[in-house]
Amino acid sequence: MANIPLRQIRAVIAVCEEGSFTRAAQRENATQSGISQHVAAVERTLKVKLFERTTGGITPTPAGLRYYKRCVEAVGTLEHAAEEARSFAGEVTGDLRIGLMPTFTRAVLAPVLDDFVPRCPEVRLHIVEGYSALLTEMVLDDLLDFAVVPAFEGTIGLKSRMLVRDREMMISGPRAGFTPLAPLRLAECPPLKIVVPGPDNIRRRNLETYFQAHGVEIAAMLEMDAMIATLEFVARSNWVTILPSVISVNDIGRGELIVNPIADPELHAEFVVVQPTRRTLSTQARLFLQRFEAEVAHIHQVWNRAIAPVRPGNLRAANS
Amino acid sequence: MANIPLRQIRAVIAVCEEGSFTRAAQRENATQSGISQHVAAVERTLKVKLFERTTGGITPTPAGLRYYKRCVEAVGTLEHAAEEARSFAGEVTGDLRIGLMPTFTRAVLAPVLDDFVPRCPEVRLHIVEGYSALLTEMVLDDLLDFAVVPAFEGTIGLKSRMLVRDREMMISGPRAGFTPLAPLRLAECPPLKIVVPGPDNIRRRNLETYFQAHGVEIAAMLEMDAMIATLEFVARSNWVTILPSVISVNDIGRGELIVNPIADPELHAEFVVVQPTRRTLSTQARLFLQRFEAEVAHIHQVWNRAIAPVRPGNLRAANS
DNA sequence: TTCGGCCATTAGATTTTCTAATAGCCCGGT
DNA sequence: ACCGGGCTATTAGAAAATCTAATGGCCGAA
Repeated sequence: MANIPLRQIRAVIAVCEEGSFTRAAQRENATQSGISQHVAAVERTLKVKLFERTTGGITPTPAGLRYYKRCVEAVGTLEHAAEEARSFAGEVTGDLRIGLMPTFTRAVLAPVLDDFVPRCPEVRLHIVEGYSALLTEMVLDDLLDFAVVPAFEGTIGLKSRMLVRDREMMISGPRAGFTPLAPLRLAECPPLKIVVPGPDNIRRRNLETYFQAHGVEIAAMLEMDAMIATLEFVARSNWVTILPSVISVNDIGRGELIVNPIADPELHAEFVVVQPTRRTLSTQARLFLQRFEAEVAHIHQVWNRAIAPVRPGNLRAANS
Repeated sequence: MANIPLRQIRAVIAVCEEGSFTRAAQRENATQSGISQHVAAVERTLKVKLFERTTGGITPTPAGLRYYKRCVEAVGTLEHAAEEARSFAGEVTGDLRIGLMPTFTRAVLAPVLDDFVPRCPEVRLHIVEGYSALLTEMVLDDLLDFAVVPAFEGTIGLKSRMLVRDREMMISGPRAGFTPLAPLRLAECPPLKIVVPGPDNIRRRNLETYFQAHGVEIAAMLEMDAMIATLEFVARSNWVTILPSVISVNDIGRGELIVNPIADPELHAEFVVVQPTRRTLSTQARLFLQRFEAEVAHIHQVWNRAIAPVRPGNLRAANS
């Protein structure tokens, strides 16, 4: 039975994920020749070729890919073992580096922290606000333990799981003329002047798909990846924007911004937790996400109470 | 994130399973002080106490037990990773050390080998025939990859899974006077002179429980843990014995031994695969067991065809 | 009180791991 | 055709880690 040191296994994982011995060496704070020797040792022990060497780097063989996946699983189990041992020993300590989009920092984060911080006083929180592309890159570079970003098709080196499915709302100011809280059928609205996220934002693609598929007329479009500025601008103009419900729960019933659920059909945004493949979520991360999901569920309940039920035939453009 | 070498993890597993640094050292071909240092290093890295030290050895803490279980899981995954990599690379090689009771070597093993050996020519088979206590001990001592033994309540250091559930048959010679293949209600038989296994055999306990619970009269009892001798003796006397159906499939329709299914109620024996906790079954082991289960199922089909169906009211002691 | 059996610690030998240096190969650009 | 860049493979030697031998301390049994 092969007895391969974890150091060698980590080298194999790094090579698989980086696609090159040289880049794996950089990531592992080792030298290219050290990594080469580790991988060669594993291949010698297993008597299996894990990588095809090419001039541009390496390509994992089918056996190599299978080995990589099992190794990642095992390393994850060991990290989980360490976290559990600490948790079982009665303490949750360490760093927690979280990436959140403005979607969540505006109305979800504060109540979550109100609860989390007293429960885990030994945890050192580091929260980065940013957009999904930046946050995803930081997770890949191991600068964040995890981030919550719009669901996407995944990438090697990252794993993700569904966290939030949220209803999209239209946000506007008084000058746009909409009735607060009334569900809106966008296709029946007059041509919209709308602020949307930049082209790198996955939600942008989803919004454009929805507009196209449901005959939503757009009079003008403005790209803005600045949440505060977007809301300020919308409040004082006849432009509108579309944002997830969790961001705008605090605007219900307050005059400056008008919030309308999008209906017939509804539009949803899905968000996932992404983390490096080679990591397992720490105890503190799992506790935080547990509380996060609970807060989102609470916000959904608030919205469900606030929105008037819509019956068939009763729906109309709210400002006709 | 803790980066604990596998060598240290193996030390923790060994200590947990042996209950002592000294015995763990013997098992790992190391010194007691080496093991002590490995465990201390893990505890230092995790900042968690895994073992309480006593003068009689060690006791795992709750955290230690959790850590142990996760580590065993991870090591199993790594072993599985190695096996899968080899399998994926197109070869199944290595040793396969199997423990089987006479229950299985007599009629199950040969057809299984007929199929397995040509399929896995690079596998070096080592088959040990023995009784369950010996085989279980050999598995614990890592002298066998696995054994198939009667189901029992388990022991630390071993894991097991159900493999075979088999109907028990009464075996006798012509002088006992039973009608071949007729289902028997033992309570209605004249007092039996019966050969049973020794007291360490789990099947012995099950048989005695059955006799007691169903009013089976025993005229005389003889202990014998020698399969060939038991069958020879039964064939030439009016004594009977009780054996699983898989052992006696080749006696159907052959004059020397008479086989009767036990009925109303039926009596079954259950057998499990046992293996060391710290091991995962190799690819060749899983292939072998796959074929083994298929052969047992085939034997059950042969028996189902051979036994006349019994309707209510039709059952009687076969030699009345 | 003595002895045996256990774990903890230290010192030094041995082994493993790592880096530096270099070679070889392939590919793209000039 | 030549050269430079980028990659992996290999070797040699330095550095670090691991291991054992020896010894001490503790506890319980005789």
